[in-house]
Amino acid sequence: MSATRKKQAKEHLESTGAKVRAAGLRPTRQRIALAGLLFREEDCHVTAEALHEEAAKAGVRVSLATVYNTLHQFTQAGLLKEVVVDSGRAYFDTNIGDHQHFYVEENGELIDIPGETIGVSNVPTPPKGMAVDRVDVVVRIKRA
Amino acid sequence: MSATRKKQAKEHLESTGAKVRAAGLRPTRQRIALAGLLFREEDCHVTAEALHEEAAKAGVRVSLATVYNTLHQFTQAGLLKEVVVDSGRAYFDTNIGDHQHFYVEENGELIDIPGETIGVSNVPTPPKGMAVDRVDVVVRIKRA
DNA sequence: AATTCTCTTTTGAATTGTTCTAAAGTGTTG
DNA sequence: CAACACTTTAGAACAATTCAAAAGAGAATT
Repeated sequence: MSATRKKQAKEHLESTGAKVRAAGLRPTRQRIALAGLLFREEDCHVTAEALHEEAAKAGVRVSLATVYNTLHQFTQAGLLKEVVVDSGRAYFDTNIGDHQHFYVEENGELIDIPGETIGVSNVPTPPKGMAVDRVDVVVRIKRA
Repeated sequence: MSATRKKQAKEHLESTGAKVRAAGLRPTRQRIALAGLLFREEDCHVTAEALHEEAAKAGVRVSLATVYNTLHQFTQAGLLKEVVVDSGRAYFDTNIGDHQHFYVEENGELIDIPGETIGVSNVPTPPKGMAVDRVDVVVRIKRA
C-alpha cells in the first residue's frame, strides 16, 4: 500500500469515527470497524451475515449479535436504510437518499436505481388516520 | 344457514375443486379445503401461520407443512402471488392480477391498490442479459 | 371392490435468520 | 485511575420455514 493510500485509509477511519459519534453512538472499536467497511464506498448493500463475514475477512473480530445490533442502531440513526426484497433476510443500504432497486432474485444481488429515475404517480390516499411512510419500488430481474 | 347459502357454499367448493384440478394438482381434501378458504372472497392476504389457524377454526385438520406446500404449489400454478413486504414472513395474495399494496407496518395488514391506480414510469433497462420479471410497489403506511 | 402405483400428508427434527440474556469488557467522566 | 453506564460476547432461545421418512389417500386397472 502506498503512503497516500495509507493516509486515505486513515482519514476514512477518522471520518468514520466522527460519523458514529455524530449519530449519538459511542465510537467503539466494533462500530468504527463496521462503519469503516460499510461506508468505504457508495451504495453498499449488505445482510448481517455478509457484513459479519466481511469483517472476519478484514481481520476484525466482531460477534454476529453485534453486527445485528450495529446495523439496527445505524438504521435508527439514519446512517442506513433497510431494504425489504426477500421474505427471509434483511438487507441494509448505505444509500439513504430517495432511490429504488433492481433485485436479482437468482443470487440476491441489489443494484441501486437513482431516485430521479423512476416516477411513481397517483399514489392513493391511505385509509383514514394513516399516512404514507414511504413508497418502495423493487424491480425484480432475472436472466433474460 | 339458509338453503340458498348452503347451495352457494357447495358450489363454491365444487368450483374450488375444479380450480385445483385445473392447476394440475390432485384435488385432495386438504388442497380443496385450503383453496376453499383462500378463494371464498376476493383479495385475500395470508401468511402460512394465519391460514393454518383459519383452517383449524374452520374445523379442517391440516398440518402446517401442508399449508406451506400448498401455498407454494398454488403460487407456482399461478393461483396465488407472493407479496414481499416484510423480511421475516411471507404473504400470499389471491389477487393475481397486476396491482400494488398498502402495507400497515404496525399490524402487518395488507391492502390492495388496483393495478390501474399507481403509475410507474421510466423503469430503467436492466443490466445486460437480464430482464424485468416484475415491478413491485409497496406503500408503507403508519398511524398519522 | 381389491390391487397397485404414485403422489400427498404428517410428524418431528433440522435449518436459517434473528433476538435475547447474563456475564465480562470498555469508553467516558470526574 | 476509579466509578459508572453503555457495549460486546457467547450461547441459548425463538420464529419462520424446510426437510425426511413413514403412513395415507387419489387414480387407474383388474
